[in-house]
Amino acid sequence: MPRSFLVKKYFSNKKPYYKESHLESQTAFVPESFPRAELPTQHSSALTCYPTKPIFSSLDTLPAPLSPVTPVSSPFSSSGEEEEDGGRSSNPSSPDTIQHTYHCLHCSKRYSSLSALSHHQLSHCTTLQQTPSLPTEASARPAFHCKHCPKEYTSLGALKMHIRSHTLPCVCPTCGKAFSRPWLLRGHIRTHTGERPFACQHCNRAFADRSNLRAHLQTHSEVKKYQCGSCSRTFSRMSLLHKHNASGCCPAS
DNA sequence: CTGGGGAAGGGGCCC
DNA sequence: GGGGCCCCTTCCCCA
Repeated sequence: MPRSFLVKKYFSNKKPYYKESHLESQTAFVPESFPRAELPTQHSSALTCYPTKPIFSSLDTLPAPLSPVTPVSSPFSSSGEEEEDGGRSSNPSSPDTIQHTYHCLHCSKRYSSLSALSHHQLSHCTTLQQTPSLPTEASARPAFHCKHCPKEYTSLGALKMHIRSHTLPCVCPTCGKAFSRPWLLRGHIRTHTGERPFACQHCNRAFADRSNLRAHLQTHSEVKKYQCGSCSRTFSRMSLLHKHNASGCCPAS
């Protein structure tokens, strides 16, 4: 079953590309084999971006980054577009190679900065993907199609946001893992720093993620949030309820 | 096998 | 319109 109810349902027959196992299968995810980024060539325009502002105060406590990262010109806000495997997952551009030119995959134009290329490539996406399905019939709303998957959106903003899940422009400076949004990267970096800002008031546990704290709080509750419709048993997580149902407690449901 | 923790994903909302 | 944050959800792993 695909993670979540989102885009990847179209690929339910295979592992989602962003799965960590998939990422690790490509990179081993160990410092020695840390995926040095590729040159942004025509075959692999690994578009990556690094924080241009110190959003992670805890970065100062990072245990010796694997390599010093020179921030490139593209901030998080620069939602780029690239080839399918380009900057995806943990195969980002090497910070050591950022001085190279960036090629557009669609028209072979060259750009000296990542942000410029990202901006340019996005124009390809919006024009190429929107035009074929402009409303000509009953539909009064334009459809913005993602070129990477069958997903479509009714607004360009939504499409741009979605495209980030393909381009993964936010790269961890410590391990090189790529994420679609800055706050995802922020949460990931906590796995490096050990920062756990969300503390449980009932015990001494702390969590790096608020949602995980919320799930944990359920364990302190006698009556859990998720209840089986048949046996009235409650569970702290929906996934546990689903497991419970799948195990046969509620064959009718 | 079950429950819980950790990590990560996207949509929605607000500024 | 874009960015940040919140929320919900899922999957993997481990005890």
